[in-house]
Amino acid sequence: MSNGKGLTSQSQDFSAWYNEVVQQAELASHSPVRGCMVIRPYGYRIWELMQAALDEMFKATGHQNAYFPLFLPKSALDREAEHVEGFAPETAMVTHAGGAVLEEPLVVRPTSEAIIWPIVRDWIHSYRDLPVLLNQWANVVRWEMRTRPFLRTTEFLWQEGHTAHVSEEEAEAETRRMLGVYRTFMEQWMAMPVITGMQTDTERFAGGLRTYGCEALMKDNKALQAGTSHNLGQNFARAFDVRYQTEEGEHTYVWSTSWGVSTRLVGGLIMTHGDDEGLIIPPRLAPYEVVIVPIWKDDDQRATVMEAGGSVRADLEDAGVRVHVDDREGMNPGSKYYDWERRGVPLRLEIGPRDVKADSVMVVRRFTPEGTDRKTPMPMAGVGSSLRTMLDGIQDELFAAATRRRDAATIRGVEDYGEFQRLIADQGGFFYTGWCGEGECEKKVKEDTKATIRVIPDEEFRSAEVPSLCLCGARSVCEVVRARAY
RNA sequence: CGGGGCGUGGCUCAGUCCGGUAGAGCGCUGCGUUCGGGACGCAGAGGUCCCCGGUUCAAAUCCGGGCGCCCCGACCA
Repeated sequence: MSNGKGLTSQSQDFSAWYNEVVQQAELASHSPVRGCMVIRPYGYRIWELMQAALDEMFKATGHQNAYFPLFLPKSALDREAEHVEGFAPETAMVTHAGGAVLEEPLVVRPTSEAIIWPIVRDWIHSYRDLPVLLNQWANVVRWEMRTRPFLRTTEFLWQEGHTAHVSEEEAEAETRRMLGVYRTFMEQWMAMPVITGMQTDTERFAGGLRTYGCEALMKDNKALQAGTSHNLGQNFARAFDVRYQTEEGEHTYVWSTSWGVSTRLVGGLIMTHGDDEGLIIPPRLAPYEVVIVPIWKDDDQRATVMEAGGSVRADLEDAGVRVHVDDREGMNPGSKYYDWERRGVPLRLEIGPRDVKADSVMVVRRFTPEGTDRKTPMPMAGVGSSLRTMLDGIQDELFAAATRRRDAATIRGVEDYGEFQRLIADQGGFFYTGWCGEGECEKKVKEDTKATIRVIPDEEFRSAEVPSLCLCGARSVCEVVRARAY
């Protein structure tokens, strides 16, 4: 990879392919500290576009942004027994500061429940103060054993929603509503199909009541948990004494929720759409939806071509398209083609003297499903709206292709354990099976096959007929989706 | 925390076994020729060889100690 030309193929070594794409597309690089990554401008722009879309959706559902501190007193984290137990192994702690040993160590937030609720409790007095609908964009730290760029890093960026409600029903509705927001975002912006549903007890958020999640299937047929939404019940309200006065004058605990998605989504995006040529970014999240590559031989041609490129750019910008003109000198067009293909830009426009003369541009697609032409000439007039339409089409095609791929790797109704073990080892993918409801059984299957229960699917994803038997042979109580996961 | 690998110019690495003037390719800078799918010529810049100690006339290389990172597994968004 020394010259940046080759890329390990996905079939040869998916993990190597992933690392090389991250590096070559200039999404991120390693930092001096183990497990931490530098998000480079091109990668950060993708995250910014994700943030912008999500933030708008949060605001539209009535949430307000706020910011709570990075540090929390260790004693605060300790307040909720299960919560502290769940996060203790992966917390980083500050014991020294200002040249002295601190009286009380500070925990670097692994999540912010323990700092938010002791503060927000003072904002809540009456049922009239509810619901409280907060969100914060922040970094968190979880000391993980094994890290991978975007998918699992020691420090990562995310948003965490935190809400408080008057009733369990309202909290549950909020939990489900935000799961729906995530699903919409993943499908419509990321073009990444997901299965939503409830997590089993082993995957439940430490200290929460119920956890729901969005599960996506990557191109190597491994599952990725792309977002989670937790109904926390009254556990945190009790731990942090968050109460309100009801209409009837009683004092009672609030019902709270939390929900989050992280920079992990960038990893999901890479592994949902990328191919052996590199990254493929859906238009809605592409830093550049269109890159213009001007072609010239001499200064006269350069001037002509750049002028045409400039007006095409203006036309595209007017049509609301993010566009970039690659006017780098001393690099020939072919090199630029490869460069932008590796970076996943949906459309490339080639504009040379011949095109200017013909009043047209050459449009080249990054993503070409069966039956589509890679290159097509297009009249320069009206190029803005033509390409806007084309980009919208590509967005849909990517989602359709990803959904087809996911469905092709989905197997339903397996009851025989031997067959399951064979299939999961040979091809991976999503397996809809029965489950007896026992944690011990879930654990054994994981030990045998590395496959976990990703989710108890919501009704719309369930099979017409739920298998009557669990893999262990016992009667199943529900259908679950199993997979090997990141 | 186990197992493996690695630390040498911005990047990928050779050189280490067998001590003797620090190298290659790519990238970078300048000039010129190129430019419709990964260009070429000429000139040039760029290094505490991870750190500390030891052996030696002499250490990237040998010895001792340390640190760090990556990859593969057990835990996790």
